[in-house]
Amino acid sequence: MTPPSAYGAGHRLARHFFLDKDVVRMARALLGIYLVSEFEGRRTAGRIVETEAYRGPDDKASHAWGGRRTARTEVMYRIGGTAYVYLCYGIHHLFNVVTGPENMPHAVLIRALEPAEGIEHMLRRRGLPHLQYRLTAGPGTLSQAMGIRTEHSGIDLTAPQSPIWLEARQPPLPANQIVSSTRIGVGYAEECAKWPWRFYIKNNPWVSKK
DNA sequence: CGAATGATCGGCT
DNA sequence: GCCGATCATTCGA
Repeated sequence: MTPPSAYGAGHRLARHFFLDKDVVRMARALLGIYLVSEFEGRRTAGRIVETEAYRGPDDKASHAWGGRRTARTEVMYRIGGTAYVYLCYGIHHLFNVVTGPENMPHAVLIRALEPAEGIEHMLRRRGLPHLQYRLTAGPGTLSQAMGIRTEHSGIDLTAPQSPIWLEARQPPLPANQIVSSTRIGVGYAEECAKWPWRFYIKNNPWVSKK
């Protein structure tokens, strides 16, 4: 896994981090990781505190359920470390990290961040006057705060020039700091709706819902 | 080509 | 707690 030398700000997570075939384990591993963006010199960063796993072909809640391949979902079949961003309810740009080897359409939805850098840029993008949980607690709000849009779908998060990337600034979280629950907003997915594939950091106030 | 549908959010009752 | 916003995507005719 990630060697100790990879910890610290300024070190982009490399390809091998994203290749675990178990997307549920990846959703846990992404907790505590920092999501960073830089557009036109404006850097923003936040610590991932909430995620959800979407497991390709056998998960009815996944856009790749049944092995569906469409123009939109094609990037889900790329190698782990690719960004998958799609528009939800015509308004919200939801950011996912594609995980696993090529042709395995697994993705982890990033649902909430604890703001860390560039909070003034985040506030401006969100149209908020001061720091509050509404800034980045929720998948649509965090994408807006970070400047992430559907046009970024398909970018390689591990590329040296990518405007969006991930950093491990601290060791992995101990298991007793992670809480799991059912995923949000997937009631239509029948039996898959019961799978406890939402994960969040225990007692963290930036988590989107109770 | 038309119609239905969201992996949500924020304002209002 | 309820509900409307708003549009790319998908599927069926």
